[in-house]
Amino acid sequence: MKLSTKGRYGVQAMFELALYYGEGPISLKVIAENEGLSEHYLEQLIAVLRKADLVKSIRGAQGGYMLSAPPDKITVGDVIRTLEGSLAPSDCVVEDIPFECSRSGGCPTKVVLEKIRDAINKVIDSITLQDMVDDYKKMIQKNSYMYYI
Amino acid sequence: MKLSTKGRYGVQAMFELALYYGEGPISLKVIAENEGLSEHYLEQLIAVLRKADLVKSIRGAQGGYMLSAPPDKITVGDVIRTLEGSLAPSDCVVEDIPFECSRSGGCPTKVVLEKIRDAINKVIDSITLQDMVDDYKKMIQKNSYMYYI
DNA sequence: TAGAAATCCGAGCAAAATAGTCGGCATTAA
DNA sequence: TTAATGCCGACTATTTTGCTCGGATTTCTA
Repeated sequence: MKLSTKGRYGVQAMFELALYYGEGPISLKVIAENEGLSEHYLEQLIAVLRKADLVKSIRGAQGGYMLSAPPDKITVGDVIRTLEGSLAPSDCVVEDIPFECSRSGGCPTKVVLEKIRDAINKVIDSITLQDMVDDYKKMIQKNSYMYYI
Repeated sequence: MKLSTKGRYGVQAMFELALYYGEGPISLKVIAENEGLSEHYLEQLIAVLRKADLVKSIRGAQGGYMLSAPPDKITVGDVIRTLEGSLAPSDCVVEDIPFECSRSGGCPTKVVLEKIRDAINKVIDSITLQDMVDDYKKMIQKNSYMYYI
């Protein structure tokens, strides 16, 4: 039940964009360096986010990426689902288009899986990028006496 | 973020054992048939559950498996974690022994991952096999007018 | 106008995980 | 004694993951 790196790196990258929201485009190079990720790999992920209209790009020198909406309008769920698809723990409980197993109607395991799915969705849909930025800034202040990477 | 079949089949098998708890050993063949699973594959999974002392086995003809504790003492979390390991969505937030990434202290993504982890754990640790059995029996009654597989 | 800095695009690929299958031995009830 | 059943280890095909690589295109800036 691990999130793949797609989802995790995607959230990390979107957090960076949220941090610099309103300050013009940020290049992939900067994002990758700040978060310690492969630039080439991030490229693939951000292409998906761009097609889903979560980020905008500006080509050419001094170009880069920016959020296409304010950080408080984009949730972690938007990002993760765009990159990983539904977070349903099984195909039989994917929202709207569940793959029907033979005993779909009366399967007690399905009930369990639905509860897991709903719990995950509730969490990721309730956290916005702005929440992450706020948390981060609060933490930096709190720990300003120590050396932070 | 899918549960592998290990976890799902494991829960299905344990549900079967819960359904027949107190009625002597149930053979893998029966479990596999009832749930529509491969008997050989289930064998591997139940071996893990046996080593974790969640089920007991009786060898030889008329042998089989049974829960080693009453269904209300075994949670879905016990079963899934035994078969899949921690349900933390990333290695950096595995309970007790997280794999430390470079920015572990101040990583805002980690906070998100911890919340997902906790939400999942809360759900699976709150559902016992007895709960599944109760749900199932209630549902059968409710739908007794229709033909159920 | 040249060149550097970016994004964009598609192909390829090694390693790991997944989801099993298969064959045979050991045990025990009938 | 035989059939039913659990126990065990090896093997494997397929899919997913997590990238890398090369090059084309766009655009800012000097």
